Parts: sequence; structure tokens; C-alpha cells
Amino acid sequence: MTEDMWAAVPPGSPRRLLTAAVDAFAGVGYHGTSTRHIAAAAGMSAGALYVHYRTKADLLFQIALAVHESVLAALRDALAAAGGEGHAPRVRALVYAFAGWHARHHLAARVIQNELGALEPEHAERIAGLRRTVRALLRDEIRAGAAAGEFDVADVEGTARALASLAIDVCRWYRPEGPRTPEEIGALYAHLALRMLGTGNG
Amino acid sequence: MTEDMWAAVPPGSPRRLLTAAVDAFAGVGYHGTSTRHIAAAAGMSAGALYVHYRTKADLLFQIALAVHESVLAALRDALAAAGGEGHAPRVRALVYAFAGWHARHHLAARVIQNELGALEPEHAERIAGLRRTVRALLRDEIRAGAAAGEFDVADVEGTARALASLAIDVCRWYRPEGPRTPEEIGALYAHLALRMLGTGNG
DNA sequence: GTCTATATGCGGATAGAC
DNA sequence: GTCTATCCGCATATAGAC
Repeated sequence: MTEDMWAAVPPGSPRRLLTAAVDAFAGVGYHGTSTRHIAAAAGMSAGALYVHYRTKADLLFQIALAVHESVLAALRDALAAAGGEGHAPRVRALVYAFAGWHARHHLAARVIQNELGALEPEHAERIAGLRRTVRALLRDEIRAGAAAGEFDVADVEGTARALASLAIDVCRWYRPEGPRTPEEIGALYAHLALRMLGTGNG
Repeated sequence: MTEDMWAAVPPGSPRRLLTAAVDAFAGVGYHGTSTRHIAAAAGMSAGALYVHYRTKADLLFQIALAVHESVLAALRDALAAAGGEGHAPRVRALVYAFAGWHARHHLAARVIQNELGALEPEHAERIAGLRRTVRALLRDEIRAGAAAGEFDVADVEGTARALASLAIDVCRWYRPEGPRTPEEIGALYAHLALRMLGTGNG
């Protein structure tokens, strides 16, 4: 199901540079990372980087694009698999996929959560659109379940924000060597989410 | 109740530099901020900064200290006010205070959440201790309520982590011009927290 | 496509006058 | 305590050889 997040990036130097940049940005931030470091981690000289990416900012943008498309695909796959089984199972699938994705791809997720402000204005606008789409997916499911009387939610916007926030923040504290797998985290968070929505059977 | 977070910082230049640094770090990150910019925002030349702070890293450390002591004080005040009314009201008070604090002080909170990695090792250890104390406060309350049968929690550690994560992340999306006050966010999050704990009366 | 070398500017931090 | 001037290193990005 989850095909490689970097499938659209040409293998070889472009991809090695991109993944090296993800590691570096996740560790010390965009401004804390030098192009020299990225190039060295990808096994080449500083100058060679600019054959594949116009600027350091372009590198960040390419990461942001790939990452947001990956998370959108994961959410849509989850909804498609859930089908029309009712609102609770659909939200459960959404939160399970969303939280699990942020654990599995915690480094890439951390980059785009922490370094959005470093995007250049035109790049930022493109990314902001993708993010609105993600938030709308969650909010619309909650609104539909509340309208159907399946959820007990007084503040749909605020609760949707809280659910997204909770799942996204997984990428900031998750450690691969920790006690829980991404699937276990997804299951726990889906459970908590349904309780937050007042289904009573979370 | 919430006395000024910077009460321990001498007024005048030291405090102006500190608050200017908070604004700058929150906006473009620690590595994205120059000492020249901080000094200018505080109304002085670049060199004058070093009369009050040894290094840029020291500035970040002083911010981290003040901020963590402020949040600890807020949590302890909340617990003291809640008294022994039962576990649910105590957790409610804790989450209300924690989430509200992260809205009210979202800029300072963002700095210490995003830039912890920029602390120097010895500074980081000191701050890590304060953070453990905060997490323990929350976790112990949840554990006590679960042990008393007042909460229905299968995974105490994971749920405590989720609660803290949810409240902390407020500082990343909160905007003063948004539709909710810090108090409203605190109330919503306390409500959601009790539902997550399975009290049934959240 | 990769290398070495370099242009150019900005960063943190210090020195010394007032 | 603040200023101006400066040291020195590192960063992004480019040029030109291979």
C-alpha cells in the first residue's frame, strides 16, 4: 500500500541528496543545515548539489511536496478501504492511518512540520493548499458523523483541529526504538479519537 | 495568578533582549535568527548584547529556564486549587491550565518546543529534568485515577503522552486573532481529556 | 555529473573609545 | 552600558576543468 515516498524522485544523486537533506533538516533544522553537509552525506562535493537542485530552498520544497502527497494518498487509501461502513469506522481508519503515517515517517514529517516557515512565499502557498485538503478530509468526516447523530460533538472545528494536532505531533516524540510500533500508536490514537467524538464505544 | 514569566529577569536591556529573542526564535528559529537582529529589535547595537548575555546559546537557555519554571508553576497552582476533589476534577484542572498556558504563551512555548535541540549538552540536561517533572505530574494523576477505578485507561503511559502532546501542540497552531480564547481552548481540551480517560462525563 | 577553487556576504563574538 | 569598528570563519552559490 504505502509505496515509497520518494518514488517520484529520480534514483541516484537526486534521491540521495533528498534523503540526506531530510535527515539533516530533521536533526538541526533547515537554517542549521549547510549545503556542504547535505552534499557530503550524499557522498559528493558541495558544488555537485546544484546540478540537481537550484537552491537549498528548492530542496526543502521538493521534500514538502513529496511528503504532503504521501500523507494525502495514505488518507485517501484509508477512506477507500473503509468504504461506507458508518462514520465511526471511517474516522477510525483515518486517524489510524494519519497517526501511523506520522510515526513511520517521523523524520520527514518533522521537517515539514517544523520548517514550513522556511519555504519561500510562492512555494508556501502551494503547500498550504495541500494542507487545507488534509484538514478538510478529517473535518468533513467528523461533521458528517455529528450531523448523522453518530458523534456527540459540540465544537466540530475545534475537535477536528485537536484530532489532527494530536496525530501530527506523533512525529515529534516518536522514536523507532520506543515501546510502541506505528500500528500500535495508530490503534491507540484511533481509540482515543472515537472517545473524543463521544461514540462511547471507542 | 500567572505572574509575569520574566519576573526573574532584570528589567531594561536584559528583559528587552530576552523578549526580542523569543519573538525572533519563534518566527524564524534559533539558527535563523542573528544576534544583530535581536539587538536591533531590543533597540541597541549588536555588541551591547554581549554585556548581558555571554552567547546566543545562553540567551536561549535563559528563555528555556524561565519558560519551564512558568509552566511548572501553572500546573502546581492548578493542582493546589483543585485540591482533593477527586481525580477527574484534578485532571481537568491540569489540562485546562496546561492547554491554556500554551495558548497564552504560544510564542515562548514554540521556542522551547522547536529549539530544544539547539541547547548545549549541559544546558539540555538541566532542561530535560524540568520536562520530566512536568510529564510526571500528568502521568501520576492519570495513573492514580485509573488505579482508583475512576478512569478507564488501558495504556496509562501512552494516554498520558497523548494528553501532554495534545496540549503542548496548541502553541504551534494557536493565533491570538483566532476564534477561541486561551480559556476556551483550555475548557475544550479538558473536556476532550476526560473523554479520552473514559470518565463518561467529560 | 562531479570535482576544485573561489566570489561574496553574513554570522558570532571581541576590542577599545566614550 | 552602549557605541563603532573589526576579526575571522562559514554559508550559499558559481566558474571552469575534467
